[in-house]
Amino acid sequence: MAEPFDPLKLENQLCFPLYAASRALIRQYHPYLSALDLTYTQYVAMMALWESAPLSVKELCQRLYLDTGTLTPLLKAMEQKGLLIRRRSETDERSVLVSLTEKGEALREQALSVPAQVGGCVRMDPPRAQQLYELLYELMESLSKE
Amino acid sequence: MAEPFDPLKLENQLCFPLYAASRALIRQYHPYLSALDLTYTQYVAMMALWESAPLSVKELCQRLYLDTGTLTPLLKAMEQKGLLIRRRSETDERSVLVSLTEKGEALREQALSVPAQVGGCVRMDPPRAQQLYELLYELMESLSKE
DNA sequence: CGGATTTAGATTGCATAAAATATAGTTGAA
DNA sequence: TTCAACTATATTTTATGCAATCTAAATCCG
Repeated sequence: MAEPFDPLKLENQLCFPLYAASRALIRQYHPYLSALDLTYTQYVAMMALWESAPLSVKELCQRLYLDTGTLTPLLKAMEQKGLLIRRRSETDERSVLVSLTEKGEALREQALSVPAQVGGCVRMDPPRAQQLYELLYELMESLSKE
Repeated sequence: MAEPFDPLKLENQLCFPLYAASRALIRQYHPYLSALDLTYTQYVAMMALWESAPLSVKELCQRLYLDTGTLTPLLKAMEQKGLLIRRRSETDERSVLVSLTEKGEALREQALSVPAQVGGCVRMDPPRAQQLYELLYELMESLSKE
């Protein structure tokens, strides 16, 4: 009495829980990040910059898997807030270099506690979380193959 | 010589690959869905409706993990396209019931091949994909706990 | 019964995403 | 050297997400 497999059932899709889980986890960041006056995407951009500023817009796009249509307005807004500075590269005028201001650097101290605070909401075995992490990178790898 | 653990490194975040993988996978749907004149979110809404229309807006919100701010305009646009009909419930005037038109039902036939087409892009062991699927639901469960 | 509370949707405001298109700057080959 | 091809950003357009707020309908309850 096997049910006929329905390829269009929501519960048979990988994309569905992937998307839903992603939004649910990001939502957890909201209260902590709004205390820092950052949105989630801005926070991720800051993480990339804290790690290795200055970066060109292109490098930032690659690290965050985002395109300029998303990042350009985001970076402009963050520049307005005084977190970073955008300037054309002197050696290649096509390229825009993004560097942090003191204020941007300083914000890092306040952001240090965010991962632990959000981590506290994820009631999942650390090894399971680790495995999830690995499978996600595996999925991304598999998609970028061609 | 252990590196000091940096809680703000991108590669130490679960949220980061989750978000990136989600967008990357959804991007795979684009060519197949635009052939059906559907966006990804519209496609997901249609899957819920093909499975069990009619549904109230509230039920649809719950199944898709989306809120009315997202769904109301989406459903209006789909009604304009002739895929579905929205009408107030007669027994409870607060509630709006969404049902499919013949055109909406018929679209299902053309959508049947989409999962396999996208699945062909995911070069991942089926058991690993299955495990990823389970971990994602586990994560969502863990987040909704409180 | 009638006000207080709850519930289902709709609306508004802000912040992304990403495809498509445009533009300025760079570079390699004839 | 020059110009066609390429590259790095920016802009435009379309479509979400979701918090916050509002409205009308249904319920609760003293």
